[in-house]
Amino acid sequence: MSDNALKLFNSLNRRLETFVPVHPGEARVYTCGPTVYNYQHIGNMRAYVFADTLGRTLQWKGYKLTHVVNITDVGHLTSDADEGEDKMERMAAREGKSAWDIAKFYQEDFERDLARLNVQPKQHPRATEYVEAMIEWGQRIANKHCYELESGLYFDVSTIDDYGRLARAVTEAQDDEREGRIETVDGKRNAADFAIWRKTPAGETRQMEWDSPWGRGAPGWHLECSVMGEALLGFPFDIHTGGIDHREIHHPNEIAQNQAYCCTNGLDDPKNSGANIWMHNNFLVERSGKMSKSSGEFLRLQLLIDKGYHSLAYRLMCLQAQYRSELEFSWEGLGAALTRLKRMVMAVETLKATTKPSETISEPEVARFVRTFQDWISEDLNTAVPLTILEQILAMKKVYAGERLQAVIRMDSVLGLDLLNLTRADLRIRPKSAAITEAEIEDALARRKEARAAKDFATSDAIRDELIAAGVEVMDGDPLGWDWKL
RNA sequence: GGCCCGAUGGCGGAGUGGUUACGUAGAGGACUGCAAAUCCUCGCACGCCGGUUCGAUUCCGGCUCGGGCCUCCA
Repeated sequence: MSDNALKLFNSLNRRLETFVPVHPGEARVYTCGPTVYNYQHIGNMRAYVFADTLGRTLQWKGYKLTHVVNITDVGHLTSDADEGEDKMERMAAREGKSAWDIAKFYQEDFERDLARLNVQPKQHPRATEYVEAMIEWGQRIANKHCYELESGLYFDVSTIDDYGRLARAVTEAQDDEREGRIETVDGKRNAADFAIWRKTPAGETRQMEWDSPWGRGAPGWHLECSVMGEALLGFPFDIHTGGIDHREIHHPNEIAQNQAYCCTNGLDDPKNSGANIWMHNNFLVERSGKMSKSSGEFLRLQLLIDKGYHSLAYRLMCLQAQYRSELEFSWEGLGAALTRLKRMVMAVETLKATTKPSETISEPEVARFVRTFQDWISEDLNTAVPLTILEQILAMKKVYAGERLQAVIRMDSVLGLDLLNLTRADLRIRPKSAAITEAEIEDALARRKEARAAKDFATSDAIRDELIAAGVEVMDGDPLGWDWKL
């Protein structure tokens, strides 16, 4: 294990904390996963790139990692906190499929995107597999912390002393004058109270519903993370991550449930939040406004690929910024990341062609780079500076090749850019809009080669102009020969 | 109304009490028939006004502007 400590920003106290594992030598991480009622947009994916980088860093530090990313295949509502249609059911109705099919389809799409971003495999428990456990959980906390209404079982947030600590929210218990904008459900004791169980309205039937002590219905969506986190990682586990929007509602509610659960069982300190460190990544933003699935068209990874951008260019784009900063998305920015990635990959290919990685790193100059890399990563996962260190390693010419390659291997194990396997050719992605085929390009290039050999530059330049017009860039001095012009 | 962020070169984005990363774009050079790709080199910025300080982009206060959350959302 490395000698320099890993410092992480804990949203609970808004401070940098030194990571100390609950179980020596182990790291257990829970990441709030997607609701699989639709495609994920690239902003969603930033959260998983971040979580993956965290996981990789923990492994680099020598911890045995257990990482859970849940799949929410039931439970979210479309509108306000306690009423309205279920997202799954609505999408099922719209697409004429069953809710179960919808969930399966979008989970698979999500996992495909994770793989494209070189996110390491993780455990993906589905909420529907834990409904029984959720009911048990509800039963344990019901007496002391919940009350039943016509619409379901609700959690009374006033039964928790420091509800909303994570969000730094002012609850109505502290401020009755608050201008609450949460839709009121008749009978709710506090505006912030949330559903543990949602009863199916009388006379209706849902595709996804279960029997419970509070009637037939479905679990509230905050419950699943508490239950799966406890079931798979045990309380307390080390780190809980999610998007920054979860810091205000979902995670405070999850924490309240955890505290209620631990308290009821007398197992642990009532202040127990379930996880020691809560981390939140900031949003990917776009000039035209926040990314939103409700806006109809939204940016997804497949669209980037269709336009000719390799998915790992997006990962690199994420890595160029600190996870707690908002990141501005633009096609220009994505293009910049792609160009950068191409140059890095070419440099690694050259290195691989000339040497094999050394077993150890002993050259002081190389070792210093690796150490500096680790120092920056250890400071709350700063990946922007480490990228530049990696590039400095690549730019060192003709010395310590084997050790530099070893350094690249180690650094990329954290960055996850797949630099050792990726080739420059892999990064040449055919845009969907391209009107010319690869065979036609090769043919044109062959004709051009002939013309050049005959010193018929008028013809060769004319062919090149045609290719440029077709969106193809000719690169004579490059082993690849040509690339798509984006 | 409440809570909370941010403001760095054309764009993106680190970081720092004193010499201001880096990427990309741009400029120059090498290479090329010419380009492109690649490599090398170089310019270009710290919102405004005060304060603290020998010295502030960095710390403090105010202002302006922008953004987020409080409602499903990574």
